[in-house]
Amino acid sequence: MTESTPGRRRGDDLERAIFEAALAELAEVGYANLRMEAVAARAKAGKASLYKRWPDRARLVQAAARYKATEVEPEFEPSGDLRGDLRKVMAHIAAQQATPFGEAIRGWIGELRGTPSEVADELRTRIEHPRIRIFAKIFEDGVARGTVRPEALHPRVVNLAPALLTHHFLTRAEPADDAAVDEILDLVVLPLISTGAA
Amino acid sequence: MTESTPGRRRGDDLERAIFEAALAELAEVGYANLRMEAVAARAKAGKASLYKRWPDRARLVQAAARYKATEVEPEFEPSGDLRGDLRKVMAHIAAQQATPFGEAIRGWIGELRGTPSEVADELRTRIEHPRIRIFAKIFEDGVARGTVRPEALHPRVVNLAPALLTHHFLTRAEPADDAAVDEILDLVVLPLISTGAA
DNA sequence: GGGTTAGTGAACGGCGCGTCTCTTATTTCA
DNA sequence: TGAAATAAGAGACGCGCCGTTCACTAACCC
Repeated sequence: MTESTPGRRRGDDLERAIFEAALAELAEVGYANLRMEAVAARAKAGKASLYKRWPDRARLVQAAARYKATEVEPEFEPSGDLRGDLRKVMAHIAAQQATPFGEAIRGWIGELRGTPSEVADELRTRIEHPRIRIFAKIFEDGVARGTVRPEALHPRVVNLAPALLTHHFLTRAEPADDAAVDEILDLVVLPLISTGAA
Repeated sequence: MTESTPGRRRGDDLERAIFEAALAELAEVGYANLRMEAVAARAKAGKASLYKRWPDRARLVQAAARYKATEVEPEFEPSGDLRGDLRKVMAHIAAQQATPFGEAIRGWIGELRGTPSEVADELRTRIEHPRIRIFAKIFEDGVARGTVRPEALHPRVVNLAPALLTHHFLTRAEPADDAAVDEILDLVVLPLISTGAA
């Protein structure tokens, strides 16, 4: 029974357990109602073990989100079907917003005031970058095929779809559903980026 | 000295005082650090007077934001200069985000989880509607002049600029500056909506 | 002016914060 | 292998704020 009796965990082992507990709590009660004591209890850890690692709730949640993000980020290879590819990636982002990860972002937004802008930038970049990379790949593929205008490669445009998805999620209680994704795609993103070539 | 000795205020008088206090606190410490006791003290009111009117911090702040919004919303008449008009209205929105109003929105976002979607919709609509009305007016004017594509009148497109401004504000520590507004305008909004006619 | 309504101020129990202490498990190294 | 060092678990502590309650009083309404 080496499995069921972990004894007393330390270091990274313990850290992972705390992250999982935090994410589970996040899913259950949301960021606004997240209690350090609840996370500690769920992880069967002492509060001191939490505060030894992170100064406050915000940092713990950020760390937990980062930990989860490294597991989740997918590799994506454009298939040549521009609309299909975009739809797939957008649906993936929307789905992710329904997880504790989305709840972590909501919390991050709420506490953003007063955060030194370098810290905020660092974190935002960390979220945006992998997405931008994927969309950029799809756009570049489209440019090569002549279906996407080269001007669409500007970061502001590349980041447009994720920005609208995030806005949708933050602004409502739930992530965008398929219909919303289609609207964003057909009324905004595609008309803006495509050349008009079929 | 009828001014300096208000005596004991009641009803709407008191309510306004509480709103002003809440907005001032919001500006000073932000939503995350807003304390009901601080608002009460600042308004020289009893806590009970607050809880008699609103069940919690979130509702108080929503009410305060609504109160302020009725003062602030401008009438706007399109001048015929499409880019100039959009720029002006966008700058206005950005400026508004730097006020307690923006801080209220940040707080609203943070607590959105679990809110019944009708309530969330009602509030969101209340914010979006006046904006949509203004942008729709500008767009319609453009359509009439042949500078804007009729498809741009879809709500999703009309709401695009405000959505991106909100996203910018929520996602960073500050509202969009002039450069950011120009980028949004020249790389996203105008290319999407304009006919290509000068 | 007497009764009603509404606001003040203070006190209260409760909860979660962040710190600290005491005990115990795990690791390190003599 | 045994002792010292390190890190974790459990929980008590004081504090600040929550949301409620109560006794008192000012404002308003005939």
